[in-house]
Amino acid sequence: MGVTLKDVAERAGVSRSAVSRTFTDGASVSAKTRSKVEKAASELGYAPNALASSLTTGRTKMIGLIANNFHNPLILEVFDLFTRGLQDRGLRPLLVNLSDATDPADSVRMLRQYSVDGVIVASSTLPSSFALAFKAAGLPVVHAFGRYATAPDVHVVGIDNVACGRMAAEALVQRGYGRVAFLGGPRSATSTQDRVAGFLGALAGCPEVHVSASYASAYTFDAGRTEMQQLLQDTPAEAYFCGDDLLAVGALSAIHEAGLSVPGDIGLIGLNDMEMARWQMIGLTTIRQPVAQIIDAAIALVVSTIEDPGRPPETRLFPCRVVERQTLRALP
Amino acid sequence: MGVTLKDVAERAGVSRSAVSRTFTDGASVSAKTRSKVEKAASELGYAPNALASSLTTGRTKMIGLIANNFHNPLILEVFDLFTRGLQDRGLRPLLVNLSDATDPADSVRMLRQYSVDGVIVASSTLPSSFALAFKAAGLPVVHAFGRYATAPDVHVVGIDNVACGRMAAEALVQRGYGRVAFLGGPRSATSTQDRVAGFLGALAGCPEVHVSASYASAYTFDAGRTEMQQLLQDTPAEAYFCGDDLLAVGALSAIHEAGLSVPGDIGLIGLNDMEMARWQMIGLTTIRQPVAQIIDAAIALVVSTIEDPGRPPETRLFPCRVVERQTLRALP
DNA sequence: GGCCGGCTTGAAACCGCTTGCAATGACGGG
DNA sequence: CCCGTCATTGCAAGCGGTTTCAAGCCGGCC
Repeated sequence: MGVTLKDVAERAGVSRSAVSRTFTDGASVSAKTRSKVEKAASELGYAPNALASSLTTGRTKMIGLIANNFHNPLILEVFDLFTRGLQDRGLRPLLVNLSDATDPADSVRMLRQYSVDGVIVASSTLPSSFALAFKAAGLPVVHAFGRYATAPDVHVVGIDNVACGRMAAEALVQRGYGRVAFLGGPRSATSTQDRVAGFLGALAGCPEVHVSASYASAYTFDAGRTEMQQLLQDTPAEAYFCGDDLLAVGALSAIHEAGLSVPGDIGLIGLNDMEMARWQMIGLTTIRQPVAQIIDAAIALVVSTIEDPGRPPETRLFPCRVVERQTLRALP
Repeated sequence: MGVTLKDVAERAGVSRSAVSRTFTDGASVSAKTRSKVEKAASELGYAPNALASSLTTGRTKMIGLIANNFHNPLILEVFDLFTRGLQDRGLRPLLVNLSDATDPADSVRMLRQYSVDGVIVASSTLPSSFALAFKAAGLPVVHAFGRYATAPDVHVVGIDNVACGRMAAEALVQRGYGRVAFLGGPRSATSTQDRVAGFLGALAGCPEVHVSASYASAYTFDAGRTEMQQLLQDTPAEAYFCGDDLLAVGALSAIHEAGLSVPGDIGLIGLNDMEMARWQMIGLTTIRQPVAQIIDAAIALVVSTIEDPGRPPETRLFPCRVVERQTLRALP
């Protein structure tokens, strides 16, 4: 069940080198040998062993794809785009799930053992130290959805979370909300930190707006719901900027359950524009991340870093925009 | 940037074989050499090249994971469980996205080139010919969420879709619905065919119940919504069994938009119990697939088939159950 | 006709690791 | 004290490819 180079060579009556050459482009083979080899190969159903060739070429064409929250619907889009994008370039994704807090060092070792050509970390909650560990191991790495840095240590592709916070603040102010709040994910996530910073920063110039902040324990529906239930015990704000659509939907649920209406009693704006946000019974006003662009850039960046390992770390940020639906009151 | 067996051997002052043996368990090495080798290895930061060893052992410990609908939230659960399950057994998933109808032969070739040890096809919409192609290529393969067969050609793990159709029918009859209908996914999917067969079959014995069927163009929110909008033009049934939760949510949306209520005017029961089904603003009554069990069994099956390639094809089905929420009227 | 240069080709070394085999050495029993 | 046994070890031959190198071949030119 394994037809090899040698088999093809024998059947075609040529040397193994000849066969190898007809399958590596840019190598010098005469049309005649090539056709002999191709005939033999197709008769035998030969396909070169990619792993064996990786031994000498040093390229496996495999890219490690690392994610840690498999429960956020956004990751669906991410996986779809990543796998397709990689496949289009003849690369294969080796998937790593960091859900259960495994030791980062383990995954680094594992990916080195499998000699992936590069690594893409797709997470807005992992610290940058994580991507750095790959870089330290000599692997080209891109942190997608990572934190912006003026002097980055590794490639970062994503959005400007501070600007998103500002954008949310503006959206709320423009609609005349006077008491607003941030409802974020875990404080430890850089995305949370940046979003709240942008949000508060933008509102620092509006003394007439009252602002507060609280944090859910995770980027999940339940956490968002629980947190909003808490908030409803007290005097809630007029509108909330939720650090993630899942949180927003959880909050929405809590508000409905409390017999209040959105946006009548409370306004809500999320972040991500996950697929479900447009479902009519949700109709979440949110800030859209340009996922496709981010992923495309991440792949492009990892590929060019594989080709030129010396390439200095780079940050690529893509603009977000507010998607207006039905959880904020209309603009005046 | 690649420390090899040889480097470790030299530093430890032993032969390459000795080093190799200390890293393969079950090999005979004295405690003394072992410790020398381990010391040298850790000093050098050595990790054996899994791909190189696969050349001689014939095992890569990589499993191909094939999916074709990256937009159904259920796949999130599937990916999470699969990656974790594989990681727990020291295996790695090589992900293949079949979204864009690529030639099956291509993926077979690709997975053979990468010498995966086995393949898991996770899809309820792919024809079984697909899994068969892998088998024909000599690869151990399990079709998860595939169609039940008494004399299967490949391993199948999943649910009894016919029984699910029956279960849905019973749920509707028990609640006294007199005009019911099936709202399925694409006719070409075996899962659709089986579900409708079970549904209609169960109702064949109830002449007092009026039953009909229609099919959405895909397993998506939009398709479900569009199909329900069509149905609402005419006289809709009292309750629908939707072949997938996504369809059900789309239908739910269409019904709301038409100013009707669920379950007041129309009842809805879905299938899958995707994560969003329990969101309060959806509250979908549905039939739950035991995804975790299915995936666990799929992994177990592929692993044992790798160990014993002669193992005859097997079918493992797991029972589903109705999850009662708020889209069907209460039991009398 | 002879010579030069370029395109093809095969032999052989190597990529990093495993493993069969034979040699070595330690150890216990007779 | 000698010998057989057995665990340990190193050598060397692969695993399935790629690639360097030198040799072979061809046509074209003088």
